[in-house]
Amino acid sequence: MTLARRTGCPLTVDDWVQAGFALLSEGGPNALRIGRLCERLEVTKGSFYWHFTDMCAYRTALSDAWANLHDERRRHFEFLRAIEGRDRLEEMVRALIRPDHWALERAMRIWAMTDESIMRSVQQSDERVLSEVRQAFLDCGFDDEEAAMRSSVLFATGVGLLHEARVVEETPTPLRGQVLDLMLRR
Amino acid sequence: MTLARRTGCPLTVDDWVQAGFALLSEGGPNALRIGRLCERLEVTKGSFYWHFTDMCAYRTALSDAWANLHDERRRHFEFLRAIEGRDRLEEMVRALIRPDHWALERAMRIWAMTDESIMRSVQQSDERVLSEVRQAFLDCGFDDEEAAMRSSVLFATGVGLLHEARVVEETPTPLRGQVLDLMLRR
DNA sequence: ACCTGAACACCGTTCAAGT
DNA sequence: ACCTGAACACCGTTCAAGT
Repeated sequence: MTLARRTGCPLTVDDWVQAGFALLSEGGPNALRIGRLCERLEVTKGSFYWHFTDMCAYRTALSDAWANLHDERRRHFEFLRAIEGRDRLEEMVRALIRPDHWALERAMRIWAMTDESIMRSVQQSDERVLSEVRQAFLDCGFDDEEAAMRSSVLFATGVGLLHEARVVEETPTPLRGQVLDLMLRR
Repeated sequence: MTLARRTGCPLTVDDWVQAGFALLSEGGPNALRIGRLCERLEVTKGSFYWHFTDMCAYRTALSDAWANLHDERRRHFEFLRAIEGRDRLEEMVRALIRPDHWALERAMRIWAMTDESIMRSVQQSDERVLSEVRQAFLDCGFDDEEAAMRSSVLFATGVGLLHEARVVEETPTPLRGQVLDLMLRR
């Protein structure tokens, strides 16, 4: 994670966004407070309100930036189309459950549950990912209906596992394999 | 939902708890504010602080009360043991995804994600439910390992669907059937 | 025992004033 | 253009005082 720090030069919108991602990753949605952002960036609250009209506008900036991060994942998934059926799904599940920005991913999903606009942004990204997963099932030879159902279940399982997070760090590899075996059974 | 209202007589702890459940169901964790509770019960904040030492203690009272509600569900599941394999799982999934107190259930799970102590309470209830689901798979003839894996996936799917909530009201019956068919495939 | 009412700290927001 | 500093409303918390 990038450490956004004050260095004398004026702040950019991206400085505020990066600081926000850091707070979200470290402490979840409730840690995202204007006061803490200002501490981190070593400015006063007035500075925040010069860059953003209010907290709501800042949220929008954050979810836009997050959507851009997700475009990278989508491109990664498109790239995966070269890989054959099961291996491709396995790689997808790995990416779904433990992405590069795991803590941020989780914080955004938690945040979405109490914030309509964040929710919309997350759902939009999810739909793209889900359609790639469905495509993978189609390529494995399932018909439309089966592919739709199985991809929905696999995706919901991933989200469920992400939230349960009994073992926060990593879902054990054997479980990932078993889940896939089950999802691919005819 | 019970409407807790002031009637002249002194308030009980349960009055505060019921008012809290109502706020949680209507507006989620962020709607649970002392000020709103007092409006609802037509008292001032000092009254709250006579019944509870602080917000943290009130949280504990709420999650205890919620755990008691869940004991009813567990008893319902134990009662279901009389039913044979697949029908029993179907009834369980219905109860998992659309319980009597759907909005409260969802609010508690969302709340748990930003509150350690609520999280522990939810996990404790979940473990009991999960072990009943695992038992159902065992009774369907799966061995220990398979039953553990399939019950985990089915439960995670339920949680995932509960959170996605694209269609908030109800998961369509055919999907529920398809998911079960998949989970029971050998 | 049960509650009021006033006080204080904290946080989001506004805005006139500074460089 | 970019930021400070003081002000205000809102909310969690405390506590002396009331019945």
